[in-house]
Amino acid sequence: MPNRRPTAQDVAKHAGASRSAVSMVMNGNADGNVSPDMQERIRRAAAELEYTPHPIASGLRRQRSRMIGIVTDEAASSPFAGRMLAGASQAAAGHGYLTVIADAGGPAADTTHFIDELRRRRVDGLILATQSLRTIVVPDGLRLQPSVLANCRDAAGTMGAIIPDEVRGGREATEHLISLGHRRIVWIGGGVDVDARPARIRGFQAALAAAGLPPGEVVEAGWDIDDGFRAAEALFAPENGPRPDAVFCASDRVATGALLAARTAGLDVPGDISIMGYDDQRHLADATVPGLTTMALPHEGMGRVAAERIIAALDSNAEIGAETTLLECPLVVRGSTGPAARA
Amino acid sequence: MPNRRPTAQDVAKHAGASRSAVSMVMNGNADGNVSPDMQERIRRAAAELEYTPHPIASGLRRQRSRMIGIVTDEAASSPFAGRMLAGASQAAAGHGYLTVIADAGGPAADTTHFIDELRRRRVDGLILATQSLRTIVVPDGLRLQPSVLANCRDAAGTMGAIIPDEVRGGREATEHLISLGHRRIVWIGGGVDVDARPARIRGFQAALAAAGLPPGEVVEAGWDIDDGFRAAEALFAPENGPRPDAVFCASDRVATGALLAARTAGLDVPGDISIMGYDDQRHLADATVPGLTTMALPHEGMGRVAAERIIAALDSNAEIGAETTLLECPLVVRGSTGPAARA
DNA sequence: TTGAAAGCGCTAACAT
DNA sequence: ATGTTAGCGCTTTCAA
Repeated sequence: MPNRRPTAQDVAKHAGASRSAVSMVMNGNADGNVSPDMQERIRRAAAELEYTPHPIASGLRRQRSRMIGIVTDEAASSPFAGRMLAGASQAAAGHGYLTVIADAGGPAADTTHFIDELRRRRVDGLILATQSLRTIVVPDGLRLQPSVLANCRDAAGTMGAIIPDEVRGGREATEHLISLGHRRIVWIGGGVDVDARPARIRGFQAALAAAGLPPGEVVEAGWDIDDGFRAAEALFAPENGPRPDAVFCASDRVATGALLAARTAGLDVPGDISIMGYDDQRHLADATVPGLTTMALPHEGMGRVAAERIIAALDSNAEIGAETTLLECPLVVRGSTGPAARA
Repeated sequence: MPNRRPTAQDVAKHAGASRSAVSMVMNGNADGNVSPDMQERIRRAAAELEYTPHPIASGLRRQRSRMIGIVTDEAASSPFAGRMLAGASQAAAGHGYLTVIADAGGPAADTTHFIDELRRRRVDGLILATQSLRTIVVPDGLRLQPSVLANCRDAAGTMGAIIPDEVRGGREATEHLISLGHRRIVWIGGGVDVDARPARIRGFQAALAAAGLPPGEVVEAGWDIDDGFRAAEALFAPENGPRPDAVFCASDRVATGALLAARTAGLDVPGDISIMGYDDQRHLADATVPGLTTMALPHEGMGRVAAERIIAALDSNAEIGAETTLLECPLVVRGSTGPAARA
């Protein structure tokens, strides 16, 4: 049933060549070692038999598995996990690498065990990915072979990392709003416990300043739908003074709440007010009406770039470097933002 | 730098035994072949040298990779993908298997190529997982080694599958509502294009009938937040007659809309009305206030059971069977449902 | 230019 | 009860 596959030996016999000639041809090391017509015959024989080299055997010989391991802390609970894994998997596949995953299953779960297991399995490189952006103490095992961090940074600063450029994201989101003619933009939401918030607000204020506008108002609130609803409800109440032209929300959840508060207050979005989210959370940002304009967290990109960086190092036998790569958060324009109403 | 690891040879020398003795001890085949004290010495030597067998070498010899491949259609865009992969990864790890993933990257992308690639890599078994519940034509490659489907079923009915028991989910959700004293329960939402909807509604009506209640009203609407908002808004309007005791929503998104419609209408949830969701979509069902009571789609379970089923077949050398396993959708009680208000 | 030989590290059948 | 041997399928060095 495990239909016996042809080996290099079979191909060699079929083509009237030696096993080593087959090996060289399959690996592109044949020029200058095997005559052109022999190469051609081998290639034809391989095609005919549907021969494809046995990766385990070649891995054993080369001491390379062509596998990249990905260790995650609690991917299970994150709606974004799939995107990261898909990004890494696709990038890796493009270079003939496979991605193997190990989900540690909880925030507290120590990833060390899984890192060791993956190393035992002889992965060529390792990605340690966290669910939320933060700074971590890197387990020793990671330093023993090419590795990078995704969505987190090394407390010691000695390990390469790929993280979203939240400051730039905050700035560009604000620029989008400004370019639509909005002047009075209010920030809503985001508890103080998460690293991303201050960065986004920094970008927000920077854009405002660069446009010669006064610092933006920042309304404290949580990260969830209801937090956004409440904060926006208060903001839109006539007795609380003139309403803003636009609100920039700490997350898509907050923005969803704001969206519904606007509707409740009889405001048209984006006719009367523009609402901007952050995260591009699937099945949320694209599920509201109008859809949320938002800054996408580059999860797919983090996976892709992490894989590419490791593979580049592997394939060129170079060190991987300790730089932190900041990835742009792409602006996703849906329906919740539009031109300012007043002249 | 790839710090040379000890081999079975080293352990044998260290313990004064033969390579094969070491192999037997490490694989638990030693009893009756190696003397107890020798076994002990070998074990100690292995521990001392931190020896751990080389999986690639043993894989080559045994013609087993101890890897399970997972092919997904468009996991990237699904907020649920991570849970399935985590479930599979954890279950596999528990049996000494590794999960390798290949994301085909799109709905249309043909998974055949990825199945072949994984087979080339000699995975021992394969899981084909889809993002949304549906019936598919199984690629030939899948039939060539132990495989199961997750979240989809085989059009030909000859391949094992793990899918959520949506009928039971609909029934149990309704029973929960009935047990709280609700009598007039209305279904909201869910376009006709998705397989899950009719199943859930069937369960809904079955529970009602079993309790001796009249068939429930079904309100057409889409799957998204705004669909729920609009449908619930109409439902709660006084001019449309007495309002229901509870609404059962086709998805958490619809329920989120209903929740906000209730608030807008001045209704207390769950004091005045109970709202039930479906999916347990993270960062949504747990992000509203009150949190949504919902039926969780068993993504983690599908991953886990799929992996376990394959591994069981692999480890016992048995056929995998064509049965479809229906997985319970667990009831997740949060704050949006409560006892009926009236006596 | 070609082919033979030596392993990579392990396991399983075999002989002792 | 122990040790020896022959590969798994491949790559690479070395000799022809």
